[in-house]
Amino acid sequence: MEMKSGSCRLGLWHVHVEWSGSTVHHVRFATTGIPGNVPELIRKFCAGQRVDLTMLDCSVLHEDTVYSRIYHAVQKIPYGSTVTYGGIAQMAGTTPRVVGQAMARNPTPLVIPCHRVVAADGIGGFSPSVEIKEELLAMEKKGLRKLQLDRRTKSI
DNA sequence: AACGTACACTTAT
DNA sequence: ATAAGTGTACGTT
Repeated sequence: MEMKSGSCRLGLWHVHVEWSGSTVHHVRFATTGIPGNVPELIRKFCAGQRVDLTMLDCSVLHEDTVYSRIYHAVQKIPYGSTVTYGGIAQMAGTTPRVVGQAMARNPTPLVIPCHRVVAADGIGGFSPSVEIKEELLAMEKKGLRKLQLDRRTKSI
């Protein structure tokens, strides 16, 4: 499968994506864009739509390592909600600091939603900038509100 | 509210 | 081999 790359906007940042087929190999945030486009799901997500990025695949999920277990647990966090480092640690059978390591080295943020992992007493960290994390969480909260509104009007 | 320390895993030396 | 670093948590002071 041919390796593709491209970027899209996310607020003030550009999201660089490398992928082939439905497998995402790398996601990173940058201040400038690159030529090429990104998978449709990621484009929609960055535009604030409530899409499920767990449809996408990435290689770190297929390893038999502690990090891989951590990433699986993180992927289960639903859109719009958060879990603490300690919470993920419990699920993956490890300790909070290891979760921090795994998040810091997450090769595919967004696809593995490390922005939904927060500290017990605050938002926690995010590279290259916690502002991105704040923006993502705000965006998802908004997406949830919209969903609840839709449900109310349709009385589901 | 500040301080120590236990936690366990990875990467670098 | 071994130490250092880590996007923490929790108990104690």
